Amino acid sequence: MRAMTRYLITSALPYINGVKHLGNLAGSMLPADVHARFRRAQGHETLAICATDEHGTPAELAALEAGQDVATYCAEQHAIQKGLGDRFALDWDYFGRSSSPQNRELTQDFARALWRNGHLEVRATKQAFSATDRRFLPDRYVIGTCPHCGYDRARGDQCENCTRVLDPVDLISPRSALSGAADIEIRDSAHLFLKQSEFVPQLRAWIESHAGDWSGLVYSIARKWLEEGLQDRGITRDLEWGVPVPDDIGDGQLKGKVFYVWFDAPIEYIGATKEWADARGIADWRSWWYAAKDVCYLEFMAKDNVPFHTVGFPVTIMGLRPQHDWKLVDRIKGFNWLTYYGGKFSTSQRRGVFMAAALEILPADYWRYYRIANAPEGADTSFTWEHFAAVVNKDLADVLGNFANRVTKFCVARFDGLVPGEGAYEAEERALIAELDQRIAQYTRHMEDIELRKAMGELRAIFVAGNEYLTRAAPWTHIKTDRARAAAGVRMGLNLVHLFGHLAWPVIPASARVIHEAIMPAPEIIPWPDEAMAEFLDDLDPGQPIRAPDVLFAKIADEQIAEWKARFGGAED
RNA sequence: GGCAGCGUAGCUCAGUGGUAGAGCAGGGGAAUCAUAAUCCCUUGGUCGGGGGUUCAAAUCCCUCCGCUGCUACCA
Repeated sequence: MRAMTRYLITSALPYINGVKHLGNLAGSMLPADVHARFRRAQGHETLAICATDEHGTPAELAALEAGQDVATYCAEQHAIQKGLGDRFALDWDYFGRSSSPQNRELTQDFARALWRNGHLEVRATKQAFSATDRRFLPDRYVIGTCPHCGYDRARGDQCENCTRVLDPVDLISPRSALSGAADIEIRDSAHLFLKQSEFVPQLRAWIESHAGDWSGLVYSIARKWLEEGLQDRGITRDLEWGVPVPDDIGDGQLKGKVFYVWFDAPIEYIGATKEWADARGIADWRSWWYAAKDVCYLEFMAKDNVPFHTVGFPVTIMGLRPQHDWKLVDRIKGFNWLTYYGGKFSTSQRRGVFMAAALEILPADYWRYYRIANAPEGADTSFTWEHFAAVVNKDLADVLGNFANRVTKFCVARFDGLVPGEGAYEAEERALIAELDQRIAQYTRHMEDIELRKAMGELRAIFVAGNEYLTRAAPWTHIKTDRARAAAGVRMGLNLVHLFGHLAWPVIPASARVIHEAIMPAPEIIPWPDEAMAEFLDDLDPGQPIRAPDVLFAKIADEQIAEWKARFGGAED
């Protein structure tokens, strides 16, 4: 067998501070899972990695609010997010933690190597310190009066009123956003900077080499950062919770500081791979990342993460060369925002639908299909209950579910639930086979290209082709006069149900399994059909028993929509 | 302010130079196996406004308007 490409797939790390909403799911975790399942179904060796991003100020504050120490808080939240991922059938090979010992070691090693290569520099900075809160405050946690427009609740990084970029030092009467205390001191603090500016030429060459294979969104964001002049970035912070800066970097000036979350979080993609290997006793994890010429590495993320994955992390990797050959990303799939009735999903305001609540309402596959079929690929996309219900009812319940139902029930009623062997495929069947060969090739291409909306459009068209065929074949009519002809139609119908189970598996794995098992037991990974349809659709053995599954997708009623809108808030704005 | 994305049928969106498209919703019909589910036909748009280039513009250029986001210490 020829050496196949291996697929390394990462999704942007969900932050630790609470249950994620549908936007987080739609923008990275879910599409990554669908693609990983697709590649596995094709028989490719695939490694899907995700983790919780646990460091940074918001984690410390969330723990404080929860009355827990930050380690306990993170451990708890990690378990919650892992559980929700499992229930959404996000089948990562490993769901790690950026606070793991593996990531700590890698992050420190990477930093040491960057330091040795002269890409890091210690610089004196001024940081806001709140005596009352007894901690350094990130810029945005210092609020005060904007020196430009006089807005009295301007944040230290930017004034929301006049949109000017600020420095906490600029604020008039600064105070802590946490306690409101005005005892803010500006203290000197040495920090480590990554000299990104030195990497502009090679970064530009690398980014431009991907002009053809990154989406316009990702490419233009990456270019923008280059064009605006890449600045060196501080990669350490004055916090308790994080990866400590090793003593051998910076001559002891960085004692007690930790790395900035955006330095260690991407490294956790590698760290989680090591966690996976350690947990499973796998020896060669490095071959996925190091000198990995046979690996195609894909990253999934929403647009806010793009700069860190097209600039920050690549500079880190480049800075380790030539001594080390860690893998740079090959392909980045970026998504726009999912909005809730046109407004922002908001964790703090509890606006929108969150993963745990979504599962209380409906099974994961409903959400998975809807979110992939309406992925925010080209533009921000609005979630509405009305649209969700319309799509689920039509595509899943009517077009797919009802098809499986009508075929299997008719077989049970008229052919004793056994695949009928009489009759032969004729012109009608040959036309269907030709159409499906084409459509499946197209569907496969869209999945390979990660054009999710187009892929789902094609998948739906395949389901529709089944319904169209059945109408033309009309076994319920022929059964009265020509049993053999009816039998051929039912046999084709059952083969189509079997096919649909295969094609739908990456998107709606649980339902696809039920569909598949109506016809025959399903393997763990339901393989992508790679044979010609003439063979695949003539595969079932005559006489083989099938069964009619229960209703696959219950329809969403208007009363439910009303109830959910009331519960979650809806079109009030 | 700067930058980016978006603006196409009632809704959600394809379409990046060659006679405006899909799905849903709406209208008409067929069928009765099925979750009243399916299938066929069909109504519907001065492609955000204005100007320009071109034999030809939704598509390229200029300008204006609107929405959303980013702007490097939230992640």
